[in-house]
Amino acid sequence: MATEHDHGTIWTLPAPAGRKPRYTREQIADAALRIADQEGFDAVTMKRIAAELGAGTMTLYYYVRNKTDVVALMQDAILAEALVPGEDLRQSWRDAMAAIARRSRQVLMAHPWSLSSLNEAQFGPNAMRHFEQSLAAAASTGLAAPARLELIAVVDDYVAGNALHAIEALTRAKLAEADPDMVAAAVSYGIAQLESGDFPQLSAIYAEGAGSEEPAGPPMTETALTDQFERGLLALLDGLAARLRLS
Amino acid sequence: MATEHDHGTIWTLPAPAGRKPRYTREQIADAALRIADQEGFDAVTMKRIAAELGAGTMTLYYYVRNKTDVVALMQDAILAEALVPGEDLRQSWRDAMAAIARRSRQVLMAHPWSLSSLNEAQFGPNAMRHFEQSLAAAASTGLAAPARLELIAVVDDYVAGNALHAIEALTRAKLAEADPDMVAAAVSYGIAQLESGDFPQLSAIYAEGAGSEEPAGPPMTETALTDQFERGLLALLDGLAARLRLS
DNA sequence: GATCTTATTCGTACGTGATACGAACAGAGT
DNA sequence: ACTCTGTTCGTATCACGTACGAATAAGATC
Repeated sequence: MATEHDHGTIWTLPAPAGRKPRYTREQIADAALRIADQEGFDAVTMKRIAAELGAGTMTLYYYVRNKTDVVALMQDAILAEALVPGEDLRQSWRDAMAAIARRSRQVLMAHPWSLSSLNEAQFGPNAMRHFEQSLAAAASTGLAAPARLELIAVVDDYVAGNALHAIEALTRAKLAEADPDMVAAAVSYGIAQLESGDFPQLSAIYAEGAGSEEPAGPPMTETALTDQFERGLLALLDGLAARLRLS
Repeated sequence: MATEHDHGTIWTLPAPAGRKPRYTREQIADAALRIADQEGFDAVTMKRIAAELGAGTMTLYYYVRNKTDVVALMQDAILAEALVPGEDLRQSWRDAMAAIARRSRQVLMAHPWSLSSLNEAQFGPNAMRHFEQSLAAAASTGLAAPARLELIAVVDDYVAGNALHAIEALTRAKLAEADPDMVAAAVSYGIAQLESGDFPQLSAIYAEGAGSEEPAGPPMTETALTDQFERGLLALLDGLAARLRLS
């Protein structure tokens, strides 16, 4: 009874194109994207988006059914950025997939909210293009379809997980430099825990790092994280190539 | 001016333990966890948690500073479930890390909200224990500390990403069986896109799958996803072992 | 045991967000 | 000029997080 016109995704619903709409879904998505990038995802509110467009809040509901539709639009807009230039796909499957992986990660990290706001992400047009590119990259493996899909999925898993963790790390680092007291508190708490004796491994690492200047933790700079990603990616591709008997 | 008592994480703030508090942070976390698992993360509201405990809404704020504290408590409670029995750590580094990875994934998937709700996740006591276990697993590699950390991080990336995607897939599958119309709409939309000719790879896959009974998409059952995870994990470990010159 | 202190509980109020509803407005076809 | 209905948006409702301060009661002091 509640949700009758609630069917499907925005992609299946025709956008208003009749007489003379003042806006388009693209404009809405762009406005939302702009706000998210500049002021954070939480700042993306229907009112704020409307204001950005110079429209009344409720006007947006003529173009979308609800806010999750807007988010879907945003997600898909991002995926457009994740597309690689066609030349990259004509390399070996390994280089092509690596190129896609690198670019995807870049885009994800450029929009930190993208991964944390993925309520059942819709499969929009740019998602299809992105997927098509991955298939093209994997085409030269000569693998059967299921294996090809699996290859893509596994690499995607790694990319998403790495982006997620990298975003977390960088966010934390940013917060930390804004509020040094917090770091101090966290560190002293950690040390106190270590002294319980329940963390021999951690204690060893901490003691080891005490000599050098490094803060004895995982790397926190963007380049360090990217280098780590790169090494992991290559290792993963190695392993997959071997298991799938690829050259 | 705004946030002066806002320092640090809950872990650094002492829990009320003076005269006779009627509740504990653990009870609050448990109640919240129960609600999240049964009714979804969105159902976890301060009022709802309080009701679950038979307390007034604002009572919670005596134990916690804000809702993100509650979420941090929930995250840490989950990590307790992710700890593996000690025996698992005394195997080869490969088996030990695989055991941790498998268990972590299980737990993440058992609480689908955990990954989508990670505003800068706090590093609580169980996070430390979890990390300690990973370090113990990686200890027998004989690698230097940085390499050990990287090994753990890369595997964790894959685990998180896979769990994320698996959760998405299963959620979508669940929604789909509840509303078959949506699937039909999505499929017809997809086919229409294919006919534009812009998706040769996808079209090929679709045509190939048209003969068999499979819906020509990525696997959607939990066991299929778990099997895929397993194969990817082994491949990743292969690749890492080779790159790090481990046996 | 009566009284006091303050730890602990919680009712009320405010600000914000999503969005249902329906009125106001305007462009196109007659 | 008039009508039809596509398009815009003001108002109202409900849910949420939480600031503030009042109400309550546990334990210390006498």
